[in-house]
Amino acid sequence: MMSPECTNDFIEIARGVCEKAGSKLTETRQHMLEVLLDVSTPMSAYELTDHYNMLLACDIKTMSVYRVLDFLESIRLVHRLQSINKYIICNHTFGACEEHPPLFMICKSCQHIEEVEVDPEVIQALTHHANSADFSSVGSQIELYSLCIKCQSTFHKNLS
Amino acid sequence: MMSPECTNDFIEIARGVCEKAGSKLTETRQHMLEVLLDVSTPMSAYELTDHYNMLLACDIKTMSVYRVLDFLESIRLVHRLQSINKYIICNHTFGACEEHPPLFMICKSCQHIEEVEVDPEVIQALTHHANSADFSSVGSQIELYSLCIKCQSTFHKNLS
DNA sequence: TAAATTAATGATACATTATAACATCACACA
DNA sequence: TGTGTGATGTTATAATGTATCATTAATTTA
Repeated sequence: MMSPECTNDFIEIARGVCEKAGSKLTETRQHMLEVLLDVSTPMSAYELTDHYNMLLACDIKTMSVYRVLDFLESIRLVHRLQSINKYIICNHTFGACEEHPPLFMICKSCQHIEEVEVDPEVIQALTHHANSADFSSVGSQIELYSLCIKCQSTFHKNLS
Repeated sequence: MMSPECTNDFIEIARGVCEKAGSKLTETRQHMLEVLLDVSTPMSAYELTDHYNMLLACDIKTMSVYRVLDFLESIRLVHRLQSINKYIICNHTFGACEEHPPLFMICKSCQHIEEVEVDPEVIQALTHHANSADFSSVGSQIELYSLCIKCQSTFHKNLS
């Protein structure tokens, strides 16, 4: 959840990103960003549909949601977490993601997410690995699918 | 695709892994391994269902396929590629995966997969990042979702 | 050996996620 | 003023994943 002023700042930055990409921040797209700013956890396209309709008292269809999310992802205003098929807003909207890919830690049990800044040397080493397999880069983001400490200890408890 | 002798060796090793885990390599499970050995690319549960039924001239349901795959994954005989929801047989069936997580490079365009051996120091660095975000480990495998060189160059061609 | 317990599988239905296809709208611009 | 293009609306359907309950097979235990 973001304060109204920050939301406005964000929207204006987003508008700039859109225009720089030769597109526009349409009403639907802006609303989707506001919805994404309003929620704290990653959400599926269907969950976002519900939230969008709840917040804006309308009846957007998932088809449109997918389209808007695809667009916002293409200009890097949102991240799509590939491992769990959910979306979150990019909290590096000031361009940082373009320089180095973010690392997302994803808990496979409770789906808690942490975004982590990665040591450039690690990126470099991974890029090297990627190159050795005939891939040009590590990709736009790195996702590690694991267990958060909380779930890890629950898991151990259940075993004993 | 694997030669018949290698397949037999593999199955015997797999049987051992099952029994070590306190379970059995049932007929269905063995057949699924044979199907996985027969195909070269990662496949979805539904594709595997079709292949299974084709190869064995039967009518297994996806529900059963999911169950068998879940089991085989739990004892680390198959990998589930989280990014694309597909399955491949573990080609480290001699226990290597338990020591260090494998890295899968996945092409987001053609879905070509390469498995890469990761420098232990990189794992260590990533584990450190994970820990700093209150995650206990990097997880059982690392997936990088990117573009292979071939698709990358096609992509560039299409832009110009 | 018979009954009871448990692991594995079969079968059906359903929930969730994603895309195809076509119609419409709105704006830019020749 | 028409015409092309990008964005959205609408409906249908494909693809993927899970819940539930019934059945079978093997193992244990009385």
